[in-house]
Amino acid sequence: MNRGGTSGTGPEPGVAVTVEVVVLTVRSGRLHVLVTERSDGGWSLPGGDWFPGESLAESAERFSREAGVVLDHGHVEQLASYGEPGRDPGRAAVAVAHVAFVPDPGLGDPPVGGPGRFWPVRDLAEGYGPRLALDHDRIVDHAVERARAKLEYTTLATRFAPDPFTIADLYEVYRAVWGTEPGDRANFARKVKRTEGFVVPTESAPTTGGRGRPSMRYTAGAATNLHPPIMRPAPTVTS
Amino acid sequence: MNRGGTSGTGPEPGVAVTVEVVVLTVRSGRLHVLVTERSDGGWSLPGGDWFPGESLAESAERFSREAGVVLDHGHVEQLASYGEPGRDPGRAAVAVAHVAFVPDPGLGDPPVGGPGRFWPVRDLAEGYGPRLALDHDRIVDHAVERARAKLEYTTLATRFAPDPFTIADLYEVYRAVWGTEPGDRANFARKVKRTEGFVVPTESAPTTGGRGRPSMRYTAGAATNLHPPIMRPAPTVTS
DNA sequence: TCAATAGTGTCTTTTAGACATTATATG
DNA sequence: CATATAATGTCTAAAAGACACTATTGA
Repeated sequence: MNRGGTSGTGPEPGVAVTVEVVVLTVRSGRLHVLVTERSDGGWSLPGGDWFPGESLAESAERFSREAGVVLDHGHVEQLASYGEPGRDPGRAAVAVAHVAFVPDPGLGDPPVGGPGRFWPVRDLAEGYGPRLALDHDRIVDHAVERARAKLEYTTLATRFAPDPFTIADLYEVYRAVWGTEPGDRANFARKVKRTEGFVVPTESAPTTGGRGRPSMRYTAGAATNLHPPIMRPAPTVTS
Repeated sequence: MNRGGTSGTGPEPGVAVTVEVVVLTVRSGRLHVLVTERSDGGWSLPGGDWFPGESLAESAERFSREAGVVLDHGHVEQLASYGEPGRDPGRAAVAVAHVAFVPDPGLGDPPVGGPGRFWPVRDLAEGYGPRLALDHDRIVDHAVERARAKLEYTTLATRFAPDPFTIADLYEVYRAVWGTEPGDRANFARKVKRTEGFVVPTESAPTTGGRGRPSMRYTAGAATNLHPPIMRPAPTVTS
């Protein structure tokens, strides 16, 4: 076995390490993913060659920032690495993919202030939108599934929501990410408020913009995990 | 942004990609991890430089096999990649770590038929055992946490168990991996048997070796996810 | 006033948890 | 027989889910 280091046969020549990031947000009730246009006109996830001086997470944040989205108010975690032979024609490349949850930065519908664009995940999957490079479609699929699972047993849904948010905002996040109704709204609200540390009420008056009774505003609590989880409706059987 | 490929500035020189694998098993009611002795006398996780001709998972299986454990009857999944600057002195190296669940291959207490040894995870953590190279202690920590979480919402506990197994065997797996009692044995058995596709009874007569009523034997069912999950006792608060 | 949204109350069903009881083996 | 282990039954408490009701705004 060759453990490398400064001795041994040394590292394989020509192995590249890239970092990609799947930046997800909820806009207009639909899950969106950040895609960016490359210099050659193609589209891809934000990403590129890793610089060994930075950590992998820092690299993901850098590429997201270059595309126009700062991850300061969001959440970044590593997703998976991809090294199938032939996944990048012309070189041996391992892609370390990340996934990030951010609140909608706004700024109109397409633009985000950089070369990146938020695109509805469903449209991309159905072919309405740019075709992504390499295996980036598959990476997006994995990221979405990760997000769906994370919303079940963590409080990370708050990372998609605006800073003071309403229970209805949270409900919309779950609905957009899961692609299905997270059950009865009343029961949902009760579950959220019963889970200690999930949300904390703000002092600010329950302002309102539209119709109906004004809603209370909350901010994210200190809890990171949900005990018990908020499970999405079972996919028919246990499968 | 540099997406690399055959054009552009090309990959950074001197970037190494290694693959590591945390092979876990349950032996004598305790969670064990496979460690292997290197040529220089140090100990580490099975792993080494990645060969671009193979997939990352294949590489993990190869390194496990070289250490003495074939993963055919187990489960392998990717854990995470590690690229902190300075994690490998002398070179920039990204480690793609994997975690595997295997039934106890037996063959006595230490040996497994190769340079590898199964070591109790708790002993390693408390300093009773070899010191592992680089950041491998942290990788083991992450792998154990992954295993604990996976047992909650997947059927992968069966991958730790012998081929026909008893409900008591499964209970022991949960107890060893979680490091705590998974609740009442009777309720545990009911939960396992109610979850469709988790376990299927075997035709074979319920043979017995020791005292007491002989137990029924089961094999792994087709289900991969548990709906609802089998949750471990909450860590005090929701935190 | 009505319509729309937010929030609360309550009832039923399901599940989890504690614990007793029965079944079947060995010594 | 006593004892050990497996398996089942039962009761209670907690949670989930369905759904009615009240509260508060804008039109």
